[in-house]
Amino acid sequence: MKVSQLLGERYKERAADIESQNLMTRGGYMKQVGNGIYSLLPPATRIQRKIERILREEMDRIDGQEVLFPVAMPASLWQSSGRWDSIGSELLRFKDRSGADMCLGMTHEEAAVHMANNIAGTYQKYPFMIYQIQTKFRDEPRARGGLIRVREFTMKDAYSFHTSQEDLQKYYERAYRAYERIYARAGIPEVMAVKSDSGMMGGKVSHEFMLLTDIGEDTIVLCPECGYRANMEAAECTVKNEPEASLKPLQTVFTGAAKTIEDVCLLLGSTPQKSCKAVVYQRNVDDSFVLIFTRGDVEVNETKLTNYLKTAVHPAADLESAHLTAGNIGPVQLMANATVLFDKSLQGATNLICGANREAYHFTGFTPGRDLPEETEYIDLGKARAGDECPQCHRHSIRVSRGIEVGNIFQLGRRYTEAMGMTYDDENGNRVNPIMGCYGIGVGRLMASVCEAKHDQYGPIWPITIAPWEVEICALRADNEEVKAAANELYERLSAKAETLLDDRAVSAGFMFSDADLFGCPVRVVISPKTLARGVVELSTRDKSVKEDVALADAPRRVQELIEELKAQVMEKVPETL
RNA sequence: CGGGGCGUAGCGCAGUUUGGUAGCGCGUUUGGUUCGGGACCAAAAGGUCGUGGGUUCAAAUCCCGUCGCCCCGACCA
Repeated sequence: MKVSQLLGERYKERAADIESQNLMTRGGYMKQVGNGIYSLLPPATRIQRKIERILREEMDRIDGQEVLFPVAMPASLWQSSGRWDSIGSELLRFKDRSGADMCLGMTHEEAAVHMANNIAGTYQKYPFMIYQIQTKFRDEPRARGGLIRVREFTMKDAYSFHTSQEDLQKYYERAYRAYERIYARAGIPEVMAVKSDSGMMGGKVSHEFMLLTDIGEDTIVLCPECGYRANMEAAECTVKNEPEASLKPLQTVFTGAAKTIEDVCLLLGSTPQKSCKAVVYQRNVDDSFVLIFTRGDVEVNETKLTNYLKTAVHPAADLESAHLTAGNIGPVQLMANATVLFDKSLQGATNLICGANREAYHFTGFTPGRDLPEETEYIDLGKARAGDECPQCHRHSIRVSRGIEVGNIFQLGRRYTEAMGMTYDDENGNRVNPIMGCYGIGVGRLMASVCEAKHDQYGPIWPITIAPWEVEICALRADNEEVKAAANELYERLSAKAETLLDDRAVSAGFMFSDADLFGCPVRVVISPKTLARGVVELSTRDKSVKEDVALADAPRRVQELIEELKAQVMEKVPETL
């Protein structure tokens, strides 16, 4: 490809909050069409094709069979699993010309079961996995961050079917390994799997593959000592209470206008750790109240709460209708019209400050083990925090980081096959529902994540395996006949061996180099009147690890060598297939 | 869905408070001089001021509606 013919412009200045978005917009990779909707220009399309190729190879390697599900589906398919009603406005619904309800696919469990149903009626067909690479539409309430979070995107989604939990687990391990290979091959081996909450997908075991970066939307809890990793939504809160010998009596104290934990503690010379905090939510379905007591320094993890209640909640709006005194809510002498829950952080705590359920008063000396009924249940509803004890190795080494979810794998179980009546005949002639797993990777998000992880101030540094072109020739002074001829000849020779981009424009060196930085090709060849006078070209890598002069005649061979070296560097980090 | 901001040339923006003939920088085209990290000179092209209505002699500017985009929150396989 010649830059003079390439569609798309590079821009000098463009501001975006996220560096990958900034660089990919400036570099002419993509153009926004609407909120969370993008067109990809040739460079990004080439990257996308290469990522898709890696995905296909790795899915085929674990015995996947590529298929294609529809984008637009009739409501009846989604009604058959119950998700037509359980999923909110994220599912884009519309009517066809006859007035029938339709939707755009945001994930394809239903379509996968529909496809596999009746054609896998005997245990002898199992296990099998089908996958597709296709457009999804999710009507996100808020798209952001360029390709990181969009409404329409290309996704590789895979669905496996099994006759036993053991078989699913075995396959799950293989898929896990395939994912590690995919990220390593895409040039970001640092992606790590974390245990996660499975959300709307249902199922028990699931992992999210995370790229740690400050711009990530997910929060990850990890222990550098033992390797424990979990999504904040799934991470155990491990705060413990030191036993105290002397228990003080429960005592009412006047606290006046002090309402917040901080104010009350300041007033009484205590700390949040020695207090008990009330957090109030309402169930989305009927606005009924849920009251959670935690230790003052522990935050409520809403995902855990939602999972425990099996229904979504929102922070409470109007406390008075639940007979609650905002700022003075406490677990003793409580007359609330609400579900009351106690967080594990209160277990074993002693001599706490808590609300007295009266305007301007609090209690001191609250000891849950003594002052609450014996049958009180303590539930893990708290958020893990940096410095907490690791639930695995028990050192106080927990760290909290931000991350981008670049893929996930779930053990779905029978949720969909049961709901949709998919069965097979087992060895004994019994009709049973198969067990499913599902495995997703967003292609555009992966591309943007690589850019996020691999760039400098001038542009992306694409790994050789997904770079839009492997090598770019910068022909300085392309108006010079000698340069032009030499560059064209080199271009012809290189093109036979590598994906080559030739910048043949008669623009200044700075302009050309800046564009080349934005293209991010791993290998660069500079040819100019100066280099030609010495009979050489300048050869360098985008990551600056190599910079050398090579005789013009040797350039194609040396470029090819460099490309092979760069590929080998990537492949070194790729684990063996399971 | 709640709060805030913004829609003016391909891109980035000024002009709006106080109504009076549409501006700047970058980019683009042409000619010339330069040219190894976003050069310079000269000339030129390019805009229904998001959109609909209203007020007015006169609206980018004031009023009402509407659409779109961005940010914060709610939400999220």
